[in-house]
Amino acid sequence: MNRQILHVDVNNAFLSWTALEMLKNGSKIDIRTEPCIIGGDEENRRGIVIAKSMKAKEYGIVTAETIYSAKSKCPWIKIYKGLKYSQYKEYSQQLYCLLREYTNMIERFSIDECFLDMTQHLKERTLLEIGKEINARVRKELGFTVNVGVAHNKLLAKMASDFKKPDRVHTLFEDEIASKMWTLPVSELFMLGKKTVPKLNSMGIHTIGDLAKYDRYEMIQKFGKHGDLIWEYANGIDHSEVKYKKELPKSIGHSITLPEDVTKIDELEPILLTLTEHIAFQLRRYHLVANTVNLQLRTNQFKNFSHQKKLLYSTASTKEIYKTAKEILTEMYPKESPIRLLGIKVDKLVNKEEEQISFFSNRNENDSEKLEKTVDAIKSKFGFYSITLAGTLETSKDIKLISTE
DNA sequence: TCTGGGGTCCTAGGACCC
DNA sequence: TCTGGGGTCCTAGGACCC
Repeated sequence: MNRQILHVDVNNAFLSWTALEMLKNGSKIDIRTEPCIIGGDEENRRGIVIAKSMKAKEYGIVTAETIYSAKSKCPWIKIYKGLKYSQYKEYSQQLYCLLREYTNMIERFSIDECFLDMTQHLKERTLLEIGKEINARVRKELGFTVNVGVAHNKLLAKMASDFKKPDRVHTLFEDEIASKMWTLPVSELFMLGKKTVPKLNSMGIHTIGDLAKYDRYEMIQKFGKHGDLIWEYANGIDHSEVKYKKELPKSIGHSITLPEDVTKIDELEPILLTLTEHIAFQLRRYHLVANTVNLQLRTNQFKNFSHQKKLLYSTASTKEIYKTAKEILTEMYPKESPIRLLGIKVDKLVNKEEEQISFFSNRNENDSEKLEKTVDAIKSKFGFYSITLAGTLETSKDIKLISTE
């Protein structure tokens, strides 16, 4: 039986939502109508394009390129600072609430994309009619625009919503694959990135159609599982479900590009503590405990490396995670190379209730855990920066979250 | 004033066991 | 007196997504 899937994708989400917020605050211009971008903070070395307007796109500006490069493509481009991430989440939530009127089988694929499984909800109206209604209602009621992809599986719905933009509804049914999808360059296929495309090109594969007709087993031989996946995608095959149930994260990480290269390990430590505080706070909010800690460094030569270590017992304690993180840092720290980025990630997360009680751990709640609970309560009420550990006081005010896509 | 940050999944190679 | 093979677990690195 055919499934009935919609993919809803906000057009230039971060730019549109910033535009709406500016208009709300009395701005006379709608930045959606000018060549402009939302840019990261260049002074702190985060100078990349976070979002672009349609006019900016006409100059060939792409997301994640440097602002420097965007300026070279369009010297008069206007650059705006983004909103707080929490403000974007509010706009995302408005969209979600509207979509919930149609079904509860919604997967929030990212802050600006949702899949809807409408299979159970088609009575009088067709899937296309519902897609059109959603598109019109979002524009009228929420003030921004979306593309809607209409298809019988997630992959085809996602490919469809990526066709002509903005504010459009496209179908991509099985009998349209050849005419609408196979003609596209292979780089347009979901899950084909900049490393694989040149390899395919050198094999004579230039369009999605070329890939679809290529020998499947040769693809598997050359690219393993990924080869099989992209071959299936090129043929419009995707059996994955709309994951509408809330899922717990499998890893939690936090990283920061430092405003200046750091050459002394003791300058990294307070920053590491601040980053650790963040991830441990999130762990506790999810009621999860971690089993491994992973540290990432990037040198000023843009060389990345990471090291991980298993925790002796699973924990969500800032103190315990930091202890291990510091050990890893000491082990991996390269004396010769100035550090540009520092990141920490916790992995192998399990439910606190299901955690393995280790022989080594004393699972009676100790004093530091009690303290952390109190600190968490204050953070939840008054904000993350309302209270910090003594060691992070200097750094925490410098490290501001700029979250983007 | 050149290159973010948060994720998921996969792979290759080494250690170790039988 | 030559160097198995299957399995699991772990780590580092990389591709891809938004």
